[in-house]
Amino acid sequence: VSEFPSPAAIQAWARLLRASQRSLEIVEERLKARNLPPLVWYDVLHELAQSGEEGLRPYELESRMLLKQYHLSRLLARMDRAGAVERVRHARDRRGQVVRITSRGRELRRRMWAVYGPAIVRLVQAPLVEGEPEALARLLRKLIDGTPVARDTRRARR
Amino acid sequence: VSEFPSPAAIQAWARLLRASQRSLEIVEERLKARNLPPLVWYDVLHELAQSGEEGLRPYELESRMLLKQYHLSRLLARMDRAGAVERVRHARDRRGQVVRITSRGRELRRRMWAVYGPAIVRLVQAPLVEGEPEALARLLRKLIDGTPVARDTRRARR
DNA sequence: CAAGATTGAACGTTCAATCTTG
DNA sequence: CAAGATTGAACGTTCAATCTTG
Repeated sequence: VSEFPSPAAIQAWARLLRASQRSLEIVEERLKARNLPPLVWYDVLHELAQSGEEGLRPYELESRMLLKQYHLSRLLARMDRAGAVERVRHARDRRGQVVRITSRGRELRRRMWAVYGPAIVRLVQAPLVEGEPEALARLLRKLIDGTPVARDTRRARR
Repeated sequence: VSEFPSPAAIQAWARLLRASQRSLEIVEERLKARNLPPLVWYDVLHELAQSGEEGLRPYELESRMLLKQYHLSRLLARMDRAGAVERVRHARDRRGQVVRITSRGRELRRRMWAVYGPAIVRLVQAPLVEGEPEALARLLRKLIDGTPVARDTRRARR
């Protein structure tokens, strides 16, 4: 196997980037058109809604969503300001906090899904025929699994 | 068909986003580790290298790369400052300009490919077996083709 | 010191306004 | 006015430093 990719691999790569870039743009555009916040808010609200009353620690959200600590810190600050989440000091580990979805956050998530859901239908479901969503998911899974998690580069920078 | 997506469509969507997000992160990280610029520079340099001596108009780059006018304007300013491209007023249409790759830009592109190429091998080629890159490309093409170009929203904003 | 989290400053992106020429 | 392109200001992201508690 060469160090450089085959034409087929390059084509699959180019289309992976193009398909996700275009799809994301369309979803973000539709959310914005209804004065709704960016997609990343949906993911946070979704995780928090799943976690129920206990909420999640920021570092748990980080690992589930593959976000950087500082990124999430600022994102949660914005969501807090908007009343979509609430943050309380953790009772035992006082370095940390617990993040919970608010009722306003649940409502926001509902309104976002009303835009997001139909967009997924149009972008993924409609262009494919029976069995193809499963086939696509299976191939993408190989890429995800075949790709070790990005190594922590902090050590290298120091 | 429901207005809301099937579980299989949601799973394919989630993995599409995750696979591209993770892959992009890894590529950007590797470029940065060698003090090379972001991936978007590679795409610009690639298009310009293809276009040869004539170069390209910024609006041609825009449509090929699906970038916004203002985004490209600032990107080209940075690339110009780095000596990777040169911009000259268009001879006939004096509103516009022509962008060309420089020899420094060609050299930069070569060094980027030395990182980018092997990353594509690892991220796309290595995890798949014979025939699968083609199958993946075929499915992704359906998504791209099934997704009309993002409409121009300028009218709606005015 | 490590883990959990935040923050100032630098940088990149986006919006809306603006500029120049056709 | 339209097309091609840029830009000030607002906003979001990133790096590196910092803060607090275990």
